[in-house]
Amino acid sequence: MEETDQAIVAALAKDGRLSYTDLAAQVGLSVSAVHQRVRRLEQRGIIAGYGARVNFEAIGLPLTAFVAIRPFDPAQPDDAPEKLAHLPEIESCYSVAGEDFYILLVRVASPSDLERLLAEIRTKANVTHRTTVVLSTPFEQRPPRI
Amino acid sequence: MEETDQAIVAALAKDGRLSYTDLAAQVGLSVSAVHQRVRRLEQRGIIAGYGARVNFEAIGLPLTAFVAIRPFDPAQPDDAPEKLAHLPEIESCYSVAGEDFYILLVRVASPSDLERLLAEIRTKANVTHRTTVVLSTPFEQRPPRI
DNA sequence: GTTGAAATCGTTTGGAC
DNA sequence: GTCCAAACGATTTCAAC
Repeated sequence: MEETDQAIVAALAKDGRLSYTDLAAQVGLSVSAVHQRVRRLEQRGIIAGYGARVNFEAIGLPLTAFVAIRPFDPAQPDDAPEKLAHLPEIESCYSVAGEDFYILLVRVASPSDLERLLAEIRTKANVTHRTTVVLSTPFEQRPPRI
Repeated sequence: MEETDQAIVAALAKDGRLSYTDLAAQVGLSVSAVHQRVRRLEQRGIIAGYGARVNFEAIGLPLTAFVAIRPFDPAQPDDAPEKLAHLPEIESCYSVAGEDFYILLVRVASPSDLERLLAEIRTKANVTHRTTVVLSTPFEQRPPRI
């Protein structure tokens, strides 16, 4: 990727609501030039979208956990992501190397909600799990240094 | 939090570049009313900011890993987050319950960059680590169901 | 691929309910 | 707290380089 595009992506990763006017000033281009470049970055999927960074405690989801899962029966097909995608509590799903097959990042309102969610994950995806509760988040989702 | 505010946060988590005009239509309010509410949500820290969702492979950071760390000497002060915050490869830092003290989510360009980063984490924070490489990401950073 | 200008549209403010 | 309306600023398009 080109240097100018890198600067654009970095700036929008840090502040997704930057106006094209401000963005143009930051990268030293005209407004229409940055606008065109951003559109291309979006079309090529380099910028996949935009989102508000929300305070999960404030919106009633104060409990975050990592859930490492592996198939109960390793002989069966490994389609956990499709089977779990409909659960909105699962924010992210990573396929990983190692003993576990997937690591899930989940957000729930309470320990009992976590308990219910884990039961659903177990039965829906036919897996065993090892869950690590997050106590606090010193920092999260920092923009990448490109 | 109120129902209308929940709808606003949910909409902006899904699409952080929604115009106030579209947002007002979605939640059934006037433009100035949603505008005022969004400003208050930002001031109260419920909306902490906005960011572009970037394709890390496309921007030259195709390797993601979880790094679980624990102090080499449990008697020493536990200030890993401050000591690691300056490393831009570390996207997120979670304090967790269990054997490990922190779980880090890191993004690097290559295995050798990961090797260098792990060495830095070890020496800077005086910790041992257990690293889990991400093979693929079925889904990530989905907006929360509020 | 970049520019500048023009038309359109959204944002933002202030006052009234 | 919500709404309307007016002034302002940004977005988007287009022709030209």
